[in-house]
Amino acid sequence: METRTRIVEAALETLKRDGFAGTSARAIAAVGGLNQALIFYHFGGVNELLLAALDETSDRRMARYRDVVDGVQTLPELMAAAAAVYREDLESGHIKVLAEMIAGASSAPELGPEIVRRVEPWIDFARDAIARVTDGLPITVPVPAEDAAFAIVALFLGIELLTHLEGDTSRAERLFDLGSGLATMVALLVGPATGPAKEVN
Amino acid sequence: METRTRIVEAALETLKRDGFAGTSARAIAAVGGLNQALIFYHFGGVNELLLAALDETSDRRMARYRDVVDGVQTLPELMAAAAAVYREDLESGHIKVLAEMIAGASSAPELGPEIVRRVEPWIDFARDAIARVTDGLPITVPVPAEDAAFAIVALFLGIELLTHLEGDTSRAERLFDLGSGLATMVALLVGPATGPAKEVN
DNA sequence: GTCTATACTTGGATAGAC
DNA sequence: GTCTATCCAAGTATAGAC
Repeated sequence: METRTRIVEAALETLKRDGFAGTSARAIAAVGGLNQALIFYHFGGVNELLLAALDETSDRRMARYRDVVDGVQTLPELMAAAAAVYREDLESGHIKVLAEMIAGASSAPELGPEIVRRVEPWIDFARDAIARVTDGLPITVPVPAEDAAFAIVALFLGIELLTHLEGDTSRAERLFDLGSGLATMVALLVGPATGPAKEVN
Repeated sequence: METRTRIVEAALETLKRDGFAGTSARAIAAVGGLNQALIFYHFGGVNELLLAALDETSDRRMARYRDVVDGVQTLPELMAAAAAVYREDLESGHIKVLAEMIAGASSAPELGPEIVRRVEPWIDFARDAIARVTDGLPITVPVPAEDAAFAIVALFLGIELLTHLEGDTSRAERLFDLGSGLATMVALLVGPATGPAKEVN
């Protein structure tokens, strides 16, 4: 395994375990069994490494989200897909890393714009997915996809913060079950023809 | 102004501006124009001070939320009230402080349980407010107040993270306008008699 | 209760040997 | 490209004068 990769993996691991405030060059090196000087040789500094790590997890998860979500055409399917991938995220720690980086940006303002650039694709992705399934509905949804997408990303970040704080995923799980149930309900009410309610009709 | 109070205010100010990672004893002292040693004399350590600061902002905001929300009986009123107080929060920075403390807890595990104890009252408060207005509706809402409350608190935290990151409150504003509109719609649809739709009926 | 001084630790960063 | 050694800045914490 290449050194650059090992450093990035160690950085991700440290961000997940110790948060932004606990992710020092020395801590990362210890986690990865690496020499601390390598971080500066390969990345120039800790913040640059953290951005590279964010890129890595973001790309990885985005590919996975596309796999799961791109085929989806109905609201209940989208909810089910979102719940499934988010469960993976809680384990993979991707959103934890994102949340820590966003919170940490306050102490290193130069990170702000860089992180913004890495968050926007996620809001765009959510917007497109939402637009796709709501376009399929026989009614006009009174929530612009753009706003719904912002809310969903915010909600995911907040759930991650609370779930990790409480060390308990049960509330998040219940929320996703609830969402799936609601989406199915909505689909049944407004447009059985395009939803999974096809069997019912 | 008493020293303890000045230290707490400086700690809040620093948390808002520089985040958890940037909130050192020295930084707090500089912000408050205080001697750094006073923090240890009065609070024993930085983390203890931060918890005291969280108590302070939490108590202050909780009193305000109670003022605004306790009289509310309908869903649209609750949405309007929530939007109004949350706008204050974005300015007062209360939720910013909370989000930073939660994110920072990963680097100081002993903070975790203490912060949990300070977050729970907010979920309970939201649950009670939601339960009150949904009990007034003529239909049974398919979302347990407990789950809705968890989602709302998570959403607030996430919106704060994104809003502060982007340095732009417009998306949050639009979301609250949207929420108010939706709540009014729901009230009109399911139960004009108990909502502000009284005039319409 | 407050300030100065200081001890000690941790973190970012680099020079230079290998 | 990697490791050792090291410098310097920043952080926590305390002792002791005032």
